[in-house]
Amino acid sequence: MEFTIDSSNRLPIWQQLAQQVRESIARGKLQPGDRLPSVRELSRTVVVNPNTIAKVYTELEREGILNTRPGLGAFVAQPSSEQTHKVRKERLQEALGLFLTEAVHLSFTAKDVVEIVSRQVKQFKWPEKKQ
Amino acid sequence: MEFTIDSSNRLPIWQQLAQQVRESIARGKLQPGDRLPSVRELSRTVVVNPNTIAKVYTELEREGILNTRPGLGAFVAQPSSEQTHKVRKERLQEALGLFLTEAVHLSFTAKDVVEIVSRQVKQFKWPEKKQ
Amino acid sequence: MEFTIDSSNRLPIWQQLAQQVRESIARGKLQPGDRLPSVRELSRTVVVNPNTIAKVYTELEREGILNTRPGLGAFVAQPSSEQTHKVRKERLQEALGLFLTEAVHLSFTAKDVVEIVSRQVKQFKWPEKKQ
Amino acid sequence: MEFTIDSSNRLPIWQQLAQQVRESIARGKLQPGDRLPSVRELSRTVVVNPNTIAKVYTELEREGILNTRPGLGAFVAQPSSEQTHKVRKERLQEALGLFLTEAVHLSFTAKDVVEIVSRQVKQFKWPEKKQ
DNA sequence: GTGGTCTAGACCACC
DNA sequence: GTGGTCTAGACCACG
Repeated sequence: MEFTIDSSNRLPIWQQLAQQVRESIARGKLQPGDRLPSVRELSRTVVVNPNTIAKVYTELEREGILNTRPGLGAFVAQPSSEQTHKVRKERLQEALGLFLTEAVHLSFTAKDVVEIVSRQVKQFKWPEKKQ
Repeated sequence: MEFTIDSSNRLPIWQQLAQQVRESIARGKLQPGDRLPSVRELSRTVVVNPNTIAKVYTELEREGILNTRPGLGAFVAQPSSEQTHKVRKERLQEALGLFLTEAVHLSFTAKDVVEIVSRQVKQFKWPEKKQ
Repeated sequence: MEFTIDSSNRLPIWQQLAQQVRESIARGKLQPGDRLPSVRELSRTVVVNPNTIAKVYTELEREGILNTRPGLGAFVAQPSSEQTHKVRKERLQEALGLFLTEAVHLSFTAKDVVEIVSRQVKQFKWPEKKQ
Repeated sequence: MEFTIDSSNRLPIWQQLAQQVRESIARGKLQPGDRLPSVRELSRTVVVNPNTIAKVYTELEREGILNTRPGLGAFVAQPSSEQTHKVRKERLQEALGLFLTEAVHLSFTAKDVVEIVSRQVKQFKWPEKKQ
């Protein structure tokens, strides 16, 4: 796993890193049970204070995406969704609104978008039907 | 146009409002040439500091989405994309990555997502082909 | 609201304070919309580093119990439960297991416990039926 | 007795195991005089460092819940409550506060809670009246 | 004024 | 070794 921080990005470092972990998991590059680099190790490689990395892992653990254990490290958790269908649907709609708004303002056409979505979807690791 | 602020949303108020304007334009609810409420008017209706509204308009003008003419108000600009194809593609990919990552973590399936995208796409106002 | 920290308690300061906020809300001493003391103010009154207080508020916001906004402060959120019935039931069972185990080891009788629960329940502020 | 550790649980392993012993005794699955698995045996079955198991037994002996006899093993102690009524009452109140706070935030109603407590109470093994 | 981010550095609990 | 807590202090964004 390679993590990078873009200092020109307005997003805080810890959120940039958290998003990279989320996306790596969603793409299947990180699998459930995989161990992430230790706080100290990652803090050295991306040249960031260890506390900042700890914040990333703390946040992801609260999201249920990681399990961390003192003495062992941080591990990708088994996927699960504890939220109600209603909430999940709302969140998806909101995220989709963001994406499509961006697409329109970038002057893509509906056809472009559906096409690129259909293609990119295959790059992600989706849950089994009856999880 | 109705603008609302969600106090449970972590996004700053000015970013929430800016996104609502962007999305309204993308959905065709606001058309090029339409006039937006004045800073003072909008600051009263959504009960927000006028400086915050001013910041919204400034940001959207910077993005080329609005034109503000002193004394007249703020107007929706003609759509245009000054950016290169490469930059536009990158931005879209990034936005799509965000969306699909969220979808995976919300435990939706690829089929769900393609379906919902295909449906929602129709709610937006896309540019003509050879603009 | 009075907050206290017990330095002989093994629980970290931030968790002690978080639990006091949760319980104050559950007992109706803090109502939705109420403003909590500012980070700096509370850090002075309980004589703790401001970062530690910030951690308390961050955690409670992630639990959906507080809304915090730079420039305004931290506020008690509207109650809501985004979790599925299954998860909520599991969490309740687990918490109940802890309580009853403690009660047995403290040599209370079943009758004592049911009685004290029935009495104490009235001290809390429960959601309306059809929330 | 089966002991399990939940890696998604934030509690340290030794506390998870200690709680399972406490609860097994409170439910009557372990009776006074029963012998617990040896440190080495248990450390193999739950795949945990022997030091961790030793810590569990040490803690439970400190609480007066187990008696460990070197060379023989660890045994469930006779129930006893050396504490004053006042202290016991306080501890129970505190544990109950935790439970009811959790229940409120999980959006259960007072009726739900009293009902579930009345039902679950029967699953535990309570002391005789005038012990 | 408010909360949020980040650094630096100390100390502790876990395994 | 691992992550977690807490302090001290600087700087930024929000409203």
